[in-house]
Amino acid sequence: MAETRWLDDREMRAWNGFLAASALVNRRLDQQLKDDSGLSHPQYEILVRLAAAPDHELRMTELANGLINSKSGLTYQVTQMEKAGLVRRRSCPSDVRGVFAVLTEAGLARLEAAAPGHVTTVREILVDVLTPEQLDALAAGLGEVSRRLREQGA
Amino acid sequence: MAETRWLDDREMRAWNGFLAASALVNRRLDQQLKDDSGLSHPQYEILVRLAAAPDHELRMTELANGLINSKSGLTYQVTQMEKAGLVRRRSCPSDVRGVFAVLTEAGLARLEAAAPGHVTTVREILVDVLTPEQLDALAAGLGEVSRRLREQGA
DNA sequence: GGGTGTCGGTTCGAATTTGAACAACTCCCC
DNA sequence: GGGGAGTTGTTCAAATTCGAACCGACACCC
Repeated sequence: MAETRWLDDREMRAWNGFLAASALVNRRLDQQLKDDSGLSHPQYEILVRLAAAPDHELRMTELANGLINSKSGLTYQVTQMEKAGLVRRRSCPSDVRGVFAVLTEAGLARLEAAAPGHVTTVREILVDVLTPEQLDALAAGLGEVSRRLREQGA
Repeated sequence: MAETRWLDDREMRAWNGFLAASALVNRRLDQQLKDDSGLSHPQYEILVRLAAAPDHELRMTELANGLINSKSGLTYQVTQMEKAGLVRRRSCPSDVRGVFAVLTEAGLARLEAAAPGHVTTVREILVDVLTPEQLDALAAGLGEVSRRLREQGA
């Protein structure tokens, strides 16, 4: 096949920065959430997406597609959160197979309690560290990256 | 306490883009590596770092600090890779407690076989998707983010 | 020398994640 | 109606992850 096009210096720095930041940010976030609110990062994401959804409910599949988990991983997390009373399952009337995950009062309360600390951390470790130009470059560049991966992966 | 400074639109887009890209890129990478070379992403990272080190060996602690794993996670991975013959342990002469992980011939060969496919994927999903300006913004911005997390975490 | 504190790595158990296999169901086209 | 074919969500076993506890050295200080 064609010669491999190795990464030059600039590309290498960007790639390494991305990889390192990705790992470190995720770790830090997980820790802050767990310490302050007893939620894992995946669980927090689920709460956010449910809270943003109409009627505070989403189909399992939609929730899984968001990202993060495989289907089975989602099943597991929702089960955990159901035990904790943050979420409730409701079967879909029009399709017997379908299952909605519904945010409970307690779930919403838990999210609202966790959000301020979470946002503060996000600013601290990433948003407030970047210049406005860098923020825009991230939004545009990584947005495009995600878009491609999403449709390609489908 | 002070009011929470929520994220505005621009900040939100950057943050979401980062989170999504982080998750999707990692997933994709892991999959490509596993399919093409039977290596997990953590294992690949370990090989890369050992190959770059003088004498192809590093102390366990240094390897763990790089990033990625907790100490125990590293122990696990090195054990796996040792079974697979990619790496070998050598105890440190000057400090009985210390352990070096040493890259083997087979390990190096495995890395060299995996590298081209890996780099190609990295280009495909990230590097070649970004403009040169975005690459520089990523390198600078996320580099700074990582640096802070590293020293702060220490 | 004899504490005392810290370091480097491993071990342990518990939690989480994944992919593959599965069962139940919907859809579509004949 | 009657098959496939594709979906949906769960279950299962296996792999991986983490943190806390641990053990054996080092280091230092008196």
